[in-house]
Amino acid sequence: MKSEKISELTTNRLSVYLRCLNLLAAAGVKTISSQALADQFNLNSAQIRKDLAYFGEFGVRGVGYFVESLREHITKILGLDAQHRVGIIGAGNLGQALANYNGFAASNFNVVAVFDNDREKIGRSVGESDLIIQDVRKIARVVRDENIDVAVIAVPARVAQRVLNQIMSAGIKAVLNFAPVRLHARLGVKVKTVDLTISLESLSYFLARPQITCVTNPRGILPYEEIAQREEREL
Amino acid sequence: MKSEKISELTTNRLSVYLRCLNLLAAAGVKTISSQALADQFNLNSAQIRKDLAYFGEFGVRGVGYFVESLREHITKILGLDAQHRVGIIGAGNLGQALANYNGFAASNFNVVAVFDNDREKIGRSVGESDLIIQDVRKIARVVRDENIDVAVIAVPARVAQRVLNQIMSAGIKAVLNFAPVRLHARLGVKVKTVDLTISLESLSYFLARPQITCVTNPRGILPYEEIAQREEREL
DNA sequence: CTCTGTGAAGTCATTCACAGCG
DNA sequence: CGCTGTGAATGACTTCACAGAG
Repeated sequence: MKSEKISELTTNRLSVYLRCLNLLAAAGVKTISSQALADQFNLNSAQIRKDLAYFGEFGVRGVGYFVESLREHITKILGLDAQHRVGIIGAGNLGQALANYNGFAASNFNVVAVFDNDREKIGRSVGESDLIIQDVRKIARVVRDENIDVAVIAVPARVAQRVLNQIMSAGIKAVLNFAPVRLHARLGVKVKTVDLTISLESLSYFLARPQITCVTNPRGILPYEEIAQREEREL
Repeated sequence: MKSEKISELTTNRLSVYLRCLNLLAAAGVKTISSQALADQFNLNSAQIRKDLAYFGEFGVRGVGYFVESLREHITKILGLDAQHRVGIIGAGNLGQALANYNGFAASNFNVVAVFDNDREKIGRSVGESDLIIQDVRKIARVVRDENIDVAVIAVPARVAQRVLNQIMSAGIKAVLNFAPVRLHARLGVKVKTVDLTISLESLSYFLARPQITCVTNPRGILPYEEIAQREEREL
């Protein structure tokens, strides 16, 4: 156990490990070695041991890690034992989709408010949920009354910085930003940007290159694992 | 100009530069130095010069870069001069929101098809658009007929790998995945995953330890800067 | 003997610093 | 001069490899 600064790459991997451990626990698996865990996501086992060692000595030599116990440790490390209350700013397509997104709840995040500045939208409910779209000018009060600690920015790029400023004034310290701009945050405020434009353009770059990968794969088809091609009904 | 392998970190930054250059061009700015560009996103100017130098010598010593010319170069490098045709698999909240998302068009991506396996949804249109939700079993034919070259996976995690397998069989080489799982792709297929769970849990980690707020982000996201706190009305 | 925890080595990315062109 | 392009230096992250615990 050390008290260095932890890289975000490490904490991101902890999320991945946790997800896997939850599945293993549900499947009744009791212990798992770093090697077995690493095989699940083609990672190096030393990486996993190092990531975990930043936070304590959770393993047992000769055995591995106890699934249930490690699961609890990582949950606590990531702060997922506490509830988080989320406010979404921007009730456009994306904002409303996120308000109904189930993935939040799985990590103990509850969407408790949705805001917009469009008079047409204010007062309406979000999809089939019982969330009512509120006036964005009331953010500060709602943040206080509802104990919101996480904000999601789902507004057009040109107004995202202004929205962030308001959110920061309201005392919010953690922000998930979907607007494709680099936002300037005050110290002590964490902004995590999900930039779909960059992701798309990265795919475009890939498509624009003649595939070097085929050189290593002369026979054309060589999957990492056998691909079942049966018709699939379920989505 | 070299012909090394280019890191994805570099191409991601090219997207950022391009966005900025588009704004500069619209504002009538003719030239810009790497330093001035770097200031826009608190990056190091040498980084920008290096990123660009991988692809050619675009600058003029003593002057900087010509905005319009550099804009065209990067557009071409990223393959954004060619149209891309996108199919979205999964017409849930997220899939439908993405189908209506304007950000695609800005990068020359056109959403031309949306698929689902739910009989209730098939045949209906997506929001107010003229896209009709199609049966997921027809993916292969639609991909061919519509010349789709990019797929978006917006289905639950447990079926994402099966969907990817179908997509790959249909010959698609570039995939944007929103399901929170690590997918196994065949060689020559690029999968870019946007994992909201990881982003959220990373915020949770941050909130769980206010004392480490000053930790610098490893791979260059934003530092501090004074923030205007004026009340803002507009969203 | 197995598997963790960890220093040391290796790999990759960013920043420095300066020669040299316009 | 000012600013690019780039080798050399630094820093960050990953992997190796092994001592030592169980």
